Amino acid sequence: MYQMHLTTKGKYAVTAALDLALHENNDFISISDLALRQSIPGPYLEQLFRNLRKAGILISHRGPGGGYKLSRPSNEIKIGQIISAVEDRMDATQCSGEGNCGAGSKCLAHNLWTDLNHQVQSFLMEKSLEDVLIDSTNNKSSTLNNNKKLLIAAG
Amino acid sequence: MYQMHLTTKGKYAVTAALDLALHENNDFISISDLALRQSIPGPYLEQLFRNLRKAGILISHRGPGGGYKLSRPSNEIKIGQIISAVEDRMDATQCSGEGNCGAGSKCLAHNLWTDLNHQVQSFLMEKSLEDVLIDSTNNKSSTLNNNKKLLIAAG
DNA sequence: CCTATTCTTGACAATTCTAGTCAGGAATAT
DNA sequence: ATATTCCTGACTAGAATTGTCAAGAATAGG
Repeated sequence: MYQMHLTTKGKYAVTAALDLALHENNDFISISDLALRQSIPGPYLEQLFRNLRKAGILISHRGPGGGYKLSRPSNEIKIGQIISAVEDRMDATQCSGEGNCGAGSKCLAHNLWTDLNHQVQSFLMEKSLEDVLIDSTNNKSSTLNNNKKLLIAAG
Repeated sequence: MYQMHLTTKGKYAVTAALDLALHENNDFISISDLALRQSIPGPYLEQLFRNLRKAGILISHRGPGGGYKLSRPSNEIKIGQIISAVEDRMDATQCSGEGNCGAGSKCLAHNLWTDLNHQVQSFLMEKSLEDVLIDSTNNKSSTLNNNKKLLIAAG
C-alpha cells in the first residue's frame, strides 16, 4: 500500500540541516549549539545525525571545536535525501511498489498511491537546502488554506 | 510542524469507496461483501464507514439487503474528502499553521512543510473516485522510480 | 409477529512506532 | 592530562495504529 510518513525525525533533521546551511562558512558546529538554537533535544538530534553522516550528507569531527558540517554546498543537498536518511519506515507493510496489495493483484488504489508517491518525491527531491532558505527569507510560502481537517499540517 | 499521515485507515477507506464506485449502479452493498472482495478486516471497515457516513460520503441502510452506497456520483467525491474523514490526526502536535514552531517564531522549515502540505492537498482534492478508476483501468500510473529509501511506498 | 440480516455504537486489547534518554567509549585540541 | 565532542547501542514511556468484541436497533420477508 502506501505509507507516507513524516515525523519529528524528518522535521528535526531538515531544520538542523538548514541551520548548518545557514552557517555554511563556519567550520564545525556542535550538536549542543544546534540543539539549543533550534530547540531540538540534543541526544535525539545526535541519533539523527548518525544517519545523516552514514548517508554522506554530513561530515563530523571530534574533540574540542569539533561538530558537524555539510559535506557539500547547500544547493547540492536535497530535502528528500535528508528525510529519507532519517525516516526509516522502509515499509515492510504491504506491496512496496510490487502489486501484491488487493487480493493477489493490485488493489484498486494502487496507482493512486504510486502517483502520490511520485508527486511528493519530486517535490522533496527537487528542493535543495539553499532553495528552502531562499524561500524562507522571502517569506513566500504559497497561500495555504488552513483546513484543519486535512492530513498535513505545517509548522 | 508537519504531520502527514497516511495509514491503513486511509487506504482501506479509499479502496472500499472505489469498490462502491465500481458498483455504483447496484443498490446497497454490505460490509461483509466489501470486506471479502477487498481483503479488509470486516469490523475494522465497519469502524471506518461510520466516519464516512458521518461525513456525508456514504449512506446506509439496515436490514437484509442493506449496506452502504455512495451518497453522490463517483465523480463528485474526492479522494481527499475520504481520507480526511478517516484520518483523524488533526495534529495537536505543534504549530498547525501558526508559526510557533522554532523557538517562539517560525522554524526554518516552516514554509517548506506548508508548501508540501499544499501540494498533497491539491493532489488529493482534485482527484475523484471516478478519476482513479479511469486511471486504474488505463493502468497509466506515472513512471515510478522504485526508490525504496523514499518515504512513500505505493501498493 | 418472528427471524435472519445488517448496520450502529462504544469499549477494549495487542502490537508497533515515535520520541527521547542514558551510559560508556573513542578521538582530538590545547 | 583534560575537557570537549562525537559515537554507539540499548533502553523506556507513551501514543498511535490496527484491529476485536458484544450488545443493540432497524428492517425485509415470510
